[in-house]
Amino acid sequence: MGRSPCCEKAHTNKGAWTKEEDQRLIDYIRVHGEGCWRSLPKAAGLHRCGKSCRLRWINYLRPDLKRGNFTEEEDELIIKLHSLLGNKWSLIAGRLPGRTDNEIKNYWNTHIKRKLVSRGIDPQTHRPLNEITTTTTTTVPTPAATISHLDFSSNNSSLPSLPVSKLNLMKNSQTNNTYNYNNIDNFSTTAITVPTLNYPKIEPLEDVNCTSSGTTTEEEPPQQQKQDKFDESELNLELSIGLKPVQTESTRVSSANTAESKLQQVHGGYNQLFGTVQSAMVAQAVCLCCQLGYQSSNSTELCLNCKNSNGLYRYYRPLSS
DNA sequence: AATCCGATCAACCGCGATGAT
DNA sequence: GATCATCGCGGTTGATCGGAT
Repeated sequence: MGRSPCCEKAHTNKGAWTKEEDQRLIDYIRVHGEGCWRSLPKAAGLHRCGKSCRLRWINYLRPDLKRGNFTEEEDELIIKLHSLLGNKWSLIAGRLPGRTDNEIKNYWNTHIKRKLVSRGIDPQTHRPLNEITTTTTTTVPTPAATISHLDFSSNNSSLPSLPVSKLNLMKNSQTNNTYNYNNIDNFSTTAITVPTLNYPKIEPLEDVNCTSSGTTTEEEPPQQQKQDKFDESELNLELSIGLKPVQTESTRVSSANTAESKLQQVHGGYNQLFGTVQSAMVAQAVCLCCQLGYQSSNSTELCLNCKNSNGLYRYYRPLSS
């Protein structure tokens, strides 16, 4: 027997959402926050299944969505992230604030694929189209710089030290060691600078394949392959993020076996080697909904609206040093 | 004006992961 | 440990639109 349906199909609307439905969903989430998608439709008076509500909110109604065309910088970032992560659209979206996985996926299939093909590049392997792909090897991206945590413990903040994986850190395209994050005080991007680190050579792991297809040329010397990946990884890496120093059982379990966790496994060693970079980057995660008055603030907890769907915090306030 | 066709993107579907019991 | 409910992800579908014929 197959899986039971996620909701009762008979009395649910399907297809395009009406303005009235949108407004009901927005109003409900403003008051109650995200979550409990199963029960939300009934509570909000919507004849939709919870999945449909979640999708509509995440992909279309969320207030922080960036509408409009993708910029050239976003294009290039998507291409680089895809070369590292493959079709992990939610992970890619996590690195493009205001963009959704669905949007990026559609954009990839309709624009970027063609763009790469016109450049003579295979969109799946990110290698020249005329290359012969015969063997499967392992490639490991290398971080340009590794930062494991932002430390909020100073300044008496009750928020924990956040792993960089929780931040929407964007590497500044102009410099090698500057990262940006969303600053709630002025809705701008705040830059932080980290020391440039030199890494020892990294050996490929037998069981970690971080490429989408894993195919490379037979002729290419292994050392050359590694060098190529070093070059690619000028793109930062929040991908290089380490785990929190004190890990809970649940986070240990939930992070297992994902593409990001594989990257973490690879780069966690670097974090241990170089420790944390704290003094230059002290910021506090803040709740935008509380700031805007959508939600009452009664604790240091961030409301669900102010976390990305992938759990990343969206907004930060720099703490005075 | 009618039809065709490709491009776009919102929405759906199935499935794996995860958490609760 | 088994089962069930729920969530989130990635692939796919289908409605819509604009340009070409």
